Amino acid sequence: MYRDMTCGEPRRTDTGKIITLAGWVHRRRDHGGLTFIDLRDFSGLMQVVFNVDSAPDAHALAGDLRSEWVVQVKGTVQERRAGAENADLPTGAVELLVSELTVLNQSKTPPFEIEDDLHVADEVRLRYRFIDLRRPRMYKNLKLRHDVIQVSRTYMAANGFLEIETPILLKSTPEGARDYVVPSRVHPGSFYALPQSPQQLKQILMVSGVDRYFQFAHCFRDEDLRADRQPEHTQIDFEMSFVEQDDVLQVLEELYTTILRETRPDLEVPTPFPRLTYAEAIERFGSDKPDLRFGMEVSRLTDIASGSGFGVFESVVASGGVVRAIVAPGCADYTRRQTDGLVEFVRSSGAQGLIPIHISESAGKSGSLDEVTLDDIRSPIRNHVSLETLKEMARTAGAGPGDLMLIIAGPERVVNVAISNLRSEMGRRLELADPGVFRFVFVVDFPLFEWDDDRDGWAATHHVFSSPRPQDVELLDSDPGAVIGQLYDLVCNGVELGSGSIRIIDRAVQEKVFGLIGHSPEEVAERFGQLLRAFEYGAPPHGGMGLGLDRIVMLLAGEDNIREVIAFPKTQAAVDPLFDAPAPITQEQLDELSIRVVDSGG
RNA sequence: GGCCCCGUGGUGUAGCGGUCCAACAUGCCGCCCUGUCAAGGCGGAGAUCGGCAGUUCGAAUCUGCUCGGGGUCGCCA
Repeated sequence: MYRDMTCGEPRRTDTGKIITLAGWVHRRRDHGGLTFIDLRDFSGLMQVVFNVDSAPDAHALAGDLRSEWVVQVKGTVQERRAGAENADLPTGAVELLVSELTVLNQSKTPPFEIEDDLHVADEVRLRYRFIDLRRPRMYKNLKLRHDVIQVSRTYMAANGFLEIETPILLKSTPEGARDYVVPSRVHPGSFYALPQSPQQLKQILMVSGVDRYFQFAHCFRDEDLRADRQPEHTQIDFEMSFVEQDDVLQVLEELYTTILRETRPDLEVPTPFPRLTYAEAIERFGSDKPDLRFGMEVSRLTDIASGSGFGVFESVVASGGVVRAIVAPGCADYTRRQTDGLVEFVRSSGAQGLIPIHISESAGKSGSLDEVTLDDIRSPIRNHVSLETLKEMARTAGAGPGDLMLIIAGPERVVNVAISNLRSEMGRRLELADPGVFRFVFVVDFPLFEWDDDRDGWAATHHVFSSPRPQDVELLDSDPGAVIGQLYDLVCNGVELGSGSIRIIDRAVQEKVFGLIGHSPEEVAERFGQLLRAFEYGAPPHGGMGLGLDRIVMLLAGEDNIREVIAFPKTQAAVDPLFDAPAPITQEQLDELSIRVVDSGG
């Protein structure tokens, strides 16, 4: 062993011990005859002292040390002089008086410093990820991720779930996301596809009688990246036999409360997790993943707007659009500059624009709208809409004197995206969401199908094996859009953590679903043949869930980007700057795979 | 594919038509220093301003294209 202790371990009780430590030179403070080194490893910092009087050789050598050199030091743990303790360090009561110094490895000057409060471009951090990860904050995130995995595994195993690995090299199921594909050498012209999730595999395992399966599954999707999306991510994936929706939700609630209790006991987690139907979530928050830590619910002004006299509103309503609003409490004094910023914000969310209505605080000392006059209102639509209509809008939205109404008009989907993003943004700006609370919510009763304009047909909201509610099976024939599925999402603080469903095991229902989505029997056989074949041999009722591990760790770590909790993530262009992946392969490799690369002409 | 923001010594920023062969902080190098812990003092090196093409008497600064990074809409069953 190169060491007797880690750098973060020595305490006052170790005083007098002769020990050897090893680590990285974090910082050097050279006072001439006396030199201090902060020695760092994963566990913390230890101050080591080189004194020219007590160890002249070591002291001389210490003068050569530079940041990030790897060294081994032997010496005596001693209490620091009175007044020289460092209360900021766990090891701050002691220091190591060095007798011997060994340089284990030298280091180039690092491209950036090892400190938590860092502002370095992501690309530089990723190119030098090995240095980036030396930052205590990054180590802490890696450790937290480890802890979440351990806690989850322990919980799942204790509850009868069997951890089973499934193939990474599998088959393309050309639906949903784009596949990452891998060419087969043995079968020229054929390709494996990396799984977007182990969906069919875990269902087959249920048919196999496994009863309960789980896995930390790597999932691959060749789609554009976001702050919360990487081309490969990890899911806590599970499936259970002989269960109904409530059984699955109960496991979820227990799993997440356990994770929270074990990893962040300081956080408040209201239980039981409330349930919100999809319809209610959209109506109240414009989103199926609302942050329930604050109110600011979205109201609907469509009816009032239709006869308001304001052309934009009227034409939007006439063309089937909606008008929705939120109220920013106490923001009536927002400047033009501030509201322009909000307009810009909603445009970046896809909306055409944003109509603010300021209701002066000085209006109506009673705090009601009754005494509000036109003079109290500031808005671009002030001169187009009657005072009564403006008041009616305010009343419906729940705005009063001192408040700022923010109104968005347009097609329902566009408005919902923009208004819910705006709600989140205002929540952030006004600091309405308590960061110490994790407010989980189950969003349930999703429609089974949604209309796909591109394909001009129905598409599965979740996936094709998700079951309708028993009472909605008849609607498959008469009104597919009204069919509610046994679909559920777990949402926390505005982040979608995962979704799942009870699966279809009834052959007739399954065929209707395929028919509605427009899959031909040939397509069905090609994509889902293996699962359907399995289902012919006795499939138990079952259901499950896929949960984003990266996202929950991100939330627990207090980060706002999953790259911070993934050891080696990719940039927005799906590049790994450390390995420079992806990269061309050699002609020999291409030949072996029977692949010819066509110059794209770029 | 669309939109927005960013790109200046190693790192992070300032400069936004001439006063900039570019400023500040930090890091780096050298010397001094026995109680520091973001050590301190003194001295020094280091960027032709992402790339290309334009506009202009003159471009880090304006325009176009392009490359890279970030955010987002679409997309992500």
